[in-house]
Amino acid sequence: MPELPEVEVVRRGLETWVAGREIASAEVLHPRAVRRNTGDLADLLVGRTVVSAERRGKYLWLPLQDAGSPVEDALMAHLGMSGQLLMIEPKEPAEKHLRVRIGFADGGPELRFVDQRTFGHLLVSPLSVRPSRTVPEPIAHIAPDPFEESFDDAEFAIKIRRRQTGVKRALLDQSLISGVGNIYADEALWRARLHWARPTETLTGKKVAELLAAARSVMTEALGEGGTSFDRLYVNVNGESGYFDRSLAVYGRRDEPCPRCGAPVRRDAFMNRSSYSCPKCQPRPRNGRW
DNA sequence: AGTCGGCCCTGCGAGC
DNA sequence: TGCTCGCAGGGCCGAC
Repeated sequence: MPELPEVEVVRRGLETWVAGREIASAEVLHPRAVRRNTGDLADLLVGRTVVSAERRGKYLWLPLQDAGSPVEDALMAHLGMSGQLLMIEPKEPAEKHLRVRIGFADGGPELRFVDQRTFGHLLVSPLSVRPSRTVPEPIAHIAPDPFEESFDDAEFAIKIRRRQTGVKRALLDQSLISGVGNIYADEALWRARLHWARPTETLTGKKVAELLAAARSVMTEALGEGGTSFDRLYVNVNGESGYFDRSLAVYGRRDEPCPRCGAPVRRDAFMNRSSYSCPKCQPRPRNGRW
C-alpha cells in the first residue's frame, strides 16, 4: 500500500485539483468502499466545498465547508493496499475497480476512488479539535507522523523503549508513529543497522534517534522520487507512478547483494508478510522478538 | 493495558 | 494451457 511518501504525493495532487471546488454528486459503486459511513455518501457531500487536503501518516482528509458555517467535517480517505485517488474527466469510461466517483459543480475533472483489493475506504466524519492539531475523529488515536511539528522525538524514544516487542512491529504500530509501512520500515532498519526482531526494550536512546533519522531520510528521498511503485497499483492523481523502487537497498531484493557489504539480502516471513534485511549488517539478536 | 494472530479482498506470477 | 499456491505496500478486532 501507499505509505507516507506515496500518500503525500496524492495529497499534493488533491490540494491542487480539488481545493475550493463544490461537490455536486457522489456515486458509490462498491459498498465496501464506504462501509464505515452511517449515511448515504451523496447526502453527506453534495453542496459542500473542499477547503484543502490534509494528511497524517497514511490517512488523507479533505475538510468540508458549508456556505457560511465553520468547517466541522471532513471526507477522510485511507488507500489500504491498492487504493488510488484519481482526477478524471467525467466523460472518461469507468476504471475496472472504480468504487466511488465524486463530481463537482464546475463540471471539471471528477475525483475517482479506484481500489482493486477494497481494503481502502472513504469516510465522512467530524473533525476533532486537539491542542496540537485538528484531525478526523476516527484517527484521533494515531500518533503524529515524523514530519509533523507535534511529533516529539524524546517522547517517541521513551515510548518505544517501554514496549515489549520487536522493533519492526513497533515501527508499524500507527499509535506509536504513523506513516511507516513495510517497505520503509525495512529500509529504515537497514540504514540504522537494526534487525527487525531486536527487542525494543534493549534499544539505546542514541539508536532510537538513529532509527528516526533513517526513517525520515528514506521517506524524504522517496518523496523526492515521487514515491515507490512496483506496479501500476500506486500512482499519483494523474496516474503516474514514482521511481523510488530503484533506490531501495533491501526491500524486495532477496539474494541480491547488500549495497553496503555485499552479503546476499535475506527474506524472513514476518506477520504474514516479508521482512528483508542484510544478514551481516543486521545480525539477528539473541532473544529476538516478533 | 499491552501484545499478537487472524482476517478482510483481488489479482498476478511462479511452478507444476 | 490451466490449475494451485504464495504473495502483495494495512489495519481492525477479538483473544489472551
